[in-house]
Amino acid sequence: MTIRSAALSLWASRLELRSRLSAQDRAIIAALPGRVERFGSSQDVVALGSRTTHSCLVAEGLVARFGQTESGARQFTAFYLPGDMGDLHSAVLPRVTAPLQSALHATIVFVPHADILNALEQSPALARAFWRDCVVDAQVSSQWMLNLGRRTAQARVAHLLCEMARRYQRIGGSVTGFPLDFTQGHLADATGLTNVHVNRSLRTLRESGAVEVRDRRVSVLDWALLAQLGEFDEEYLYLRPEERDGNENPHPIRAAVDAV
Amino acid sequence: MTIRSAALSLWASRLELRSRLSAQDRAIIAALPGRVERFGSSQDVVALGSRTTHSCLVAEGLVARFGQTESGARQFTAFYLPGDMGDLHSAVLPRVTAPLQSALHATIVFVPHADILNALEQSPALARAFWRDCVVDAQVSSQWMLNLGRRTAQARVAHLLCEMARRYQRIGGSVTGFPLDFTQGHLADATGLTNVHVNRSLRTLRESGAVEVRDRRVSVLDWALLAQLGEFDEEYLYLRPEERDGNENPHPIRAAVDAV
DNA sequence: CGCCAGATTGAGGACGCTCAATTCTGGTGG
DNA sequence: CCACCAGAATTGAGCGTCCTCAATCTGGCG
Repeated sequence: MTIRSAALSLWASRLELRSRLSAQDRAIIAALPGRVERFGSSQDVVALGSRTTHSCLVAEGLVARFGQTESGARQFTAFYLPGDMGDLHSAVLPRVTAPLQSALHATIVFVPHADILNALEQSPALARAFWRDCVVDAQVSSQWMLNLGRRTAQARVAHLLCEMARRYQRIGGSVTGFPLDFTQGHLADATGLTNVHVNRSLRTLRESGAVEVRDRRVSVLDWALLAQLGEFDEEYLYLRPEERDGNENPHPIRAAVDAV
Repeated sequence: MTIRSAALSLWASRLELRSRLSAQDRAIIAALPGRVERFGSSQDVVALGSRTTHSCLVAEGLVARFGQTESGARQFTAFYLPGDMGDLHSAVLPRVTAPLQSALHATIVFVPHADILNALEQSPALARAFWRDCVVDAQVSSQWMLNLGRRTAQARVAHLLCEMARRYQRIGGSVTGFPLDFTQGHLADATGLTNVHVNRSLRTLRESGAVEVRDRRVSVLDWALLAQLGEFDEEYLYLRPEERDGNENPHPIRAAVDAV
């Protein structure tokens, strides 16, 4: 199993959380070509201002999207784990408004837009699945905004850790322990805090017995407590496959009411 | 011209900023059915937890998407002006993760998902345009996150005002003066501040001679200054139609380099 | 005229920031 | 094996932005 096919397979499983794919759809995805590239610490994966011709699928490590103020302060706007297609949207809107950077290390599969566009022309179901994939990312963004604008430092950190826990769980991790391939500084840039204050928030969380972060790993000691401190409700992550067909089968009562 | 067709026309012109539409595509959009409904102050347009069967197109007024903490604090995550389809994405992902509410007043055209889905099945170009529309909203979200996480109160307010100015300009407003159909409290919930502090930030902005907000209207006195104070770079809004075909015509040099 | 929502202003407090020093860790070369 | 180093984590002290609470003012409306 090559790195490329492993990453594509992870991504396909992500798509299948929200869309039913035929065997042929899966075959199309598995056949997507891609150039593999490795990145070290804080390297540009997709630079600002460029116009891309490839979308980047994370195979290993962690990639972050970010924006920067004029004074240089950085704000992460999304994290991409293995199996996430960081800028699938660039296939339809190739101008780069927000750059992508590796955290500590990452392996990326660059998939040509031409092949992605070709895939969605072959299969309307895939086109739908791709769109949905972008929509889910947007809903995650909404939660991040709530986090940034209206939660205390401790809650922000706790919420982000909960999100990462669930997302790592999907790709084979455990909720009680998962890798955290970035520094407290990265955590700060994701939560709109400073590294110093993230450190203090983590200490508070540790002392409350909810979670422990050491050696690039997160150990969740009390999931219920952590989720409560972070006000975490995972609905927005759409990780429950049983609901993926809601669209094709609207709620009968609701539909009846609407028909009036 | 009915309210419905006026709103659909505004929306079509928004789509055409980023996608080339055929006469037939435009006809499909113009023919979309929709139930018109009026909303007063702070009313639910789309409630949390529901499963929608319609997407809502703003015809008049202002609609906001938001999230809430357990303590009840509210954070707006997007504003929708006339001509914006607030939850186009719900056509492919109908579960409501973040509710929509009118600000002071709004008129909405509810377009059935069935008709939207039918439209995109008839025209791949429309499918592409719809997807792009969602992607642009996501890029706006990125900027809001940067605003929330890393800018001072004054800059946050200035940035938001700049964004609103440009977006109103697109639909027939003037950059130097446009309506602001919401209170300082709404502005606070969009910038992650309190109404008190928004008031003070607005005062500072007024005293600096950049902008004045009175009687539900914004008067921009010095656009360059306001844009500078808000670190506003409008690239992310994708308001320049001349770039809409970038995807079909990738930059030749870049493409050549990539082919290696 | 009273009422109400919103805007405005004041005073005090707290959360998170800045600056800076120290410790810890893993990796590297002598 | 140890010294050394850079990056990261940790802790302390002081400060500032923004919040909280509260009062006053304004304009629209019944």
